[in-house]
Amino acid sequence: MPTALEDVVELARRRGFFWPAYEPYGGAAGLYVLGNLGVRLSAKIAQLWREYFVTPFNFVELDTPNLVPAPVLEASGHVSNFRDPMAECSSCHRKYRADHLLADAGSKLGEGSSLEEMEKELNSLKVKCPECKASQWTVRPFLTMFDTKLGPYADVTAFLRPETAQGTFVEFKRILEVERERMPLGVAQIGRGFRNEISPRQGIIRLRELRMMELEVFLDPEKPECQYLDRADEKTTLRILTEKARVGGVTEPEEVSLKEALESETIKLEWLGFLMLQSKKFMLALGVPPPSIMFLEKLKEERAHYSTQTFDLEVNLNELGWVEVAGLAYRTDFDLKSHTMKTGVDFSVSVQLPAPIKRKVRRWFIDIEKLKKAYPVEWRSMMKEYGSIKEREGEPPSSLAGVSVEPSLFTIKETEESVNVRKFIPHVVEPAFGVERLMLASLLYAYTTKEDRTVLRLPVEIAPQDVAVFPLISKEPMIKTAIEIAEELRKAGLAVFYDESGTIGRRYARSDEVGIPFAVTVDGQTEQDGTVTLRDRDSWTQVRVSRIQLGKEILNRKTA
RNA sequence: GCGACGAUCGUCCAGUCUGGUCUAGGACAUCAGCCCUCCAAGCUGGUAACGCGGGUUCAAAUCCCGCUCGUCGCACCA
Repeated sequence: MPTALEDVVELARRRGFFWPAYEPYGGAAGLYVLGNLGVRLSAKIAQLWREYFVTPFNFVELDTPNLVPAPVLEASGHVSNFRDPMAECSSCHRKYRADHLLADAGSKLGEGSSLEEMEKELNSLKVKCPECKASQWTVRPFLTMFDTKLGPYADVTAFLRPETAQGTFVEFKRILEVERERMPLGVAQIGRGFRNEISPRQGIIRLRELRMMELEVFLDPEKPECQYLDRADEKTTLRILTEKARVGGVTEPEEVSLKEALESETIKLEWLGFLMLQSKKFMLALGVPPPSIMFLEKLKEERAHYSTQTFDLEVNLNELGWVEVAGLAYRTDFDLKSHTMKTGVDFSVSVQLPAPIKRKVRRWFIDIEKLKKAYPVEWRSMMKEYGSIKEREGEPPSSLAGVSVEPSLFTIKETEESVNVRKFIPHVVEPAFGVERLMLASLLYAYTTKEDRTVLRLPVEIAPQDVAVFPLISKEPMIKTAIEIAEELRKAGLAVFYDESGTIGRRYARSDEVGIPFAVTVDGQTEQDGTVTLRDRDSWTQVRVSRIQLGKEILNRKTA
């Protein structure tokens, strides 16, 4: 008895949603192809995602390169954090996680230690290779990002991006300018991410190249309130398994309203909570039922290096268990700060204060003429150091370039200055979805059988095709009329599936199987009165509709 | 990457132990045609597979070795 998952995977291949890539060459783990229906489904899911995360808030979209020069990902911490220490046995060349070998050997060194330290420790403790019992090791990093070179010069390293977010962060300044410094500002990116997974598994669940939908919401940390909170109805609750509960051994999530979760500080930021609620609504729209949705708070050691609070959005996929379909992370100002440190580019935002703040400032200046007289030889090198001092508030320095300086060589000026702006580095909240996992989830929850036939009850908004058109029997003039109607509906902007092979029952079965919500059949009566039957995928009930009204009627039902 | 198990038409299964009769068989799906006035009906015909590489042998789907891919556990993550 095949499971629903197996049926869906088989259906996906047979009808062209997705299948493993490069099969003629024996396949390549972690790489998948989207066929025609898969392309349509993923496009519909992306469109629906926009309706939940982008358009209602007037957020913007961005598309940055997949290739990222190394320094960008060095700054973001990915180069040092997206790697595992790999110990290789010098005699049999088998590879292990170095920190795991050390832990087994009782060493104090662990994940935080340097590669050199770990290699030394492994060799000095004479840790034996679990396979061949040799004890000579080399420790190398295993980078879970794909690296490559830009152009012909070996020193210009680049990576395929592990997430779209860094592209967004790096471009933040320009986007901010284009958007005239609106805050909060959401910047969405739908694109591919690449991860050299040690072991890609479970079909489309763990991929080496995946489609991501990420939103970065930039906020003023002093105004972290979410102005859309009133849109959050209290009926939609969140099922949360908190870090505290998990540490305490609890395995069942708690069901709370967003308001309660924020009041109890279970969720540390309004925006994070609001996006969690949007995420839940998005999952409901994809056809996942409420009991199969929960948020799992990540433990400190599970969180990515950039995050202070993270919830995984998990969906129960039966035989696959709870599968993470999104990560919602409060990244604070980690990323923008990191890029500022690396580049010196100021990623801060200025906001005008309601009233300027006046303050008295004491600044010191050196008297050059006096200095020249006092130090006829050394004054040049002293001035060089003086010129490099940016802050001239407070007390003047007692020495310059190693030469002590009399306070009398400085003049003090007192001025009143007014500060008109407040500068801050925005904080970032990020929901990040994996498209392939969403496709699988929606297919699994849409999968039903009716009278031994498969019916994919995909929500109308994400069904890859809108309407099927058939002649009742494959004979003229029904074929001709059906083809005409198919053309008319295509012109009306609908995705039409036309089929005349087999018998009518078989054709309905074929269209049910890929979730086409409506089927139009041309029969004998069509010739006489210009009406056709319009059949509903889920109820199999039919009504007669005039051919002229057809396009309108289907569009009406779609939006109903 | 490690360990365990596995790999035959699109799918499921037969054949492998005991090498030859396998030019690899069946069912379902698919394609062409016939039939067909509402839910995978029937008939005829077709397409379609021994994962890859090497070895043993007169002879390999079948025995041996390596690799690849898959499933599951460990680890990693959307």
